[in-house]
Amino acid sequence: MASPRTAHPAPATARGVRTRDRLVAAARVVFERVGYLDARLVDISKEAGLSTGSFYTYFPNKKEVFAAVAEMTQNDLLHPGMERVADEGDVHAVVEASIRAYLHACHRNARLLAVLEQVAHVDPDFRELTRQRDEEFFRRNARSIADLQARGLADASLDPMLTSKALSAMVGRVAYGYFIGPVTEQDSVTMDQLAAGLARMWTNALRIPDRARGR
Amino acid sequence: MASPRTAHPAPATARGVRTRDRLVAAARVVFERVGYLDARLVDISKEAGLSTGSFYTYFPNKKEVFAAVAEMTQNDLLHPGMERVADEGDVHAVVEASIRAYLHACHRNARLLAVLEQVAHVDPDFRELTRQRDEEFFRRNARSIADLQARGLADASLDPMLTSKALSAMVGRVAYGYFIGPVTEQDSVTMDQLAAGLARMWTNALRIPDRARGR
Amino acid sequence: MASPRTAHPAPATARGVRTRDRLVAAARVVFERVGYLDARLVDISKEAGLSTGSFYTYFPNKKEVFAAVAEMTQNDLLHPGMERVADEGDVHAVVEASIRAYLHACHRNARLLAVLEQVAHVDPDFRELTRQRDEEFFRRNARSIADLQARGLADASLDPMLTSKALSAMVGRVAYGYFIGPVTEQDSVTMDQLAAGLARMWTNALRIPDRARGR
Amino acid sequence: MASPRTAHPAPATARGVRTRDRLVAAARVVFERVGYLDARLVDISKEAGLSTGSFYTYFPNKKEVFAAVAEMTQNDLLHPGMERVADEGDVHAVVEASIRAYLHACHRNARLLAVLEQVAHVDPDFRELTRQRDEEFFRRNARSIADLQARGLADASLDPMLTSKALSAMVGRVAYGYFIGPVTEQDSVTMDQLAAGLARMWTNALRIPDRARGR
DNA sequence: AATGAATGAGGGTTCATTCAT
DNA sequence: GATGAATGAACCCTCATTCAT
Repeated sequence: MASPRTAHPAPATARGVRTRDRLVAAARVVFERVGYLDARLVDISKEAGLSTGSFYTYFPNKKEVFAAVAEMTQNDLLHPGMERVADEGDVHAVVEASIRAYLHACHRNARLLAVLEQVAHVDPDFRELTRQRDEEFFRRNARSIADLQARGLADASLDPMLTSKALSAMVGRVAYGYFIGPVTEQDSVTMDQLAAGLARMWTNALRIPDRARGR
Repeated sequence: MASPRTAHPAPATARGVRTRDRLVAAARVVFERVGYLDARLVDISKEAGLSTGSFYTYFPNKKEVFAAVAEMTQNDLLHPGMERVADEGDVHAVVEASIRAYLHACHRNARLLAVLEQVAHVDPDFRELTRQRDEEFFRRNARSIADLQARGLADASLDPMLTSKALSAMVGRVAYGYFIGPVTEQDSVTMDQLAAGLARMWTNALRIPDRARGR
Repeated sequence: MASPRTAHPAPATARGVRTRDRLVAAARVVFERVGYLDARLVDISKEAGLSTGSFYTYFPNKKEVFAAVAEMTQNDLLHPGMERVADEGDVHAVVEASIRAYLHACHRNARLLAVLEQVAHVDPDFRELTRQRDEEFFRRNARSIADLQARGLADASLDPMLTSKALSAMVGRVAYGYFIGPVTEQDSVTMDQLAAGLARMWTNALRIPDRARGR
Repeated sequence: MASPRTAHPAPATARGVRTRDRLVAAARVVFERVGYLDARLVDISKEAGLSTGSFYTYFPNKKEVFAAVAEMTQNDLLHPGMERVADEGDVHAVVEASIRAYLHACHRNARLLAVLEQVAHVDPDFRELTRQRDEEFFRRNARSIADLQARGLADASLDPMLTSKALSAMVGRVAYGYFIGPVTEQDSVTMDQLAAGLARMWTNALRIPDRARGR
């Protein structure tokens, strides 16, 4: 990007830091309320109890505040804080637990994820950002698939990376449909049932043998 | 929608029909070039070799032209024209063929599908439109899954609708990633390899027995 | 006015005359429906069952059709067709009868009069037109006031022209308020009561003696 | 009215107040010069020495500035500041004085009143506004007529409200004709002569006896 | 640091009028 | 004569960004 007319260094004073935080919080509120495109800087500033001009003390433009807001969410998604699983050897249980953790993270960040999705379809830079997040998931899951194959627990004929992409996408999209898309039947299925169903498809797809499924 | 000040009847003359077609074609070109949001009506008119005002003879606004453009694509996706399969009893072959057909349709409409996705994330009406298209896929696939279960060929413990959603989403997203997302590795895998991989995961997930897989 | 690019002679054929009449009638309908400013030539043409272009065969622009429509009304107002009065010597009765006739004419043309008023406040040429109509009333009434003064029946200290203007305006405005302005109490008073009241004020103002009032 | 996307609060700073005032003044100038319909917001802004956008800092649209401008005038008309009358018991003198005051107010605001009239014939909301002003006059005068009747000084057979409407309209219209309509003979009669004539007709119409006329 | 007024480019839309068929 | 498509000037309004205080 071109060098900005005004630099935007981290705030020097403690008060400055607090003000900046207020702006980020306000931005999140506004973005969740009206989406990225319809969010006006005036609204964000007002929500933060600041004037228009002050916004520019902390951020050069809308994009940058959004980046700040988005980062919070990205982290929560990538490290959702999974519960412990009793038997580490029970592949199915592990898969289900991590899917469940992911679903919960989506649920927590539903509104903002919707906005992120919008932004990704509007601004190439953010498209790249989400792509990287996805990539991270793909790599991670590909690694564990390859691992299972190595241990003779998964269909060796599957390409790990393609499989990872497909299954990750599957979980991601279903989650999106349930928590973020238009509210429809989402209540007819509990999050646990969802996790169970997805986990079963995941392990089926990999042809995980029943003996490694805690049966 | 409120009734517009100016009606927009179908063109009365052959010339009118031609012009309208030119406009739709021009719109498609512009949308594919710069996306929905950045497309200006002036650009579309100019691309069609018309003046600004002429646009309004045929469409009340950007949304409506886009709807006209989108419809063409939607139809192609829903009825991609699948090749014949030698053995109708070979479930895997059937699945693979229809996935391949879908992938080809995506490939044909790649640029526009990307725009559709953008629009769906920006305008609720189009969100609804894409939702309906997805729904159609879900229903269709759920029916065939239930059918396979009834014939004892698919894991009976799977919920047909959830499974359909998950697998449809899987195929849809992977296709999107390959043809529409940022151009990356998409050439390292051929469309046929992709179809093969996805089909395998699909049948694996349903636990289709090998005897119904033409092996 | 500048010489028009296309002349607009009276239609040559009988069919032409009929078409022109249809246009005028349609214009009246549209003007009464939406007023002058909001009337679009397309609407008028359509209402007449013609195409936009055809309009210009008969009128050079909106103003001219309106002039044609307005003329009809102007005549009705100026020559409302008054009933016979039993005793020509009863000044009050004569005044009341002509006021009543005027009120009826207003009532008949209410919608269009409202539009005329609008137009008079928007286009100087039509302002002049209404002014001339008013002037005609003023002169006419001034003459009859002067006549009454000459016969010793009216307050001789009144200036005939000023008095005429004032009283004519009085009747005109009250009529406007009752028939054309926003519909309010207009039903609580019958047109005859209105005529009676106005006539009384008119003769009072002129100090017509009771002996010339049929008492 | 629907809540606007942008609020328009009273200016927060002294400078803001000054600018707003400048804008109102400029609007008045432009409205008086070209009328309501032909006034373009750009003109108003430019007249105020501001850019287009600045207009919207203070008003959401043309209508609202006009409302601001109109209010000033309305007040002046309703409270024209009447001179003292020597003998309060001299009904004629009182009537004449208040008519004179009204005429002066009209004279002061002539150009703008013409525009107000135009606007009232174009926008229902302003029609209502002027209607309310008229109503106020009607009520006020009706009260004083009823009062005179109660004191045996006015023709008891007259309906106070109808009479008030008629006489108020008479004065209003004559004033309009002299100061606001097309400039014609308005100089041949002085404002005082006009007031005298109208007052005489007013008291004549009510049949105020000579003894209550200071004779 | 904060404020809020000022800027102005940019896009959508309307509709009287013209013109080729 | 009739048709209806084509034109394009004209105006409104938004809002990210700058700037004087």
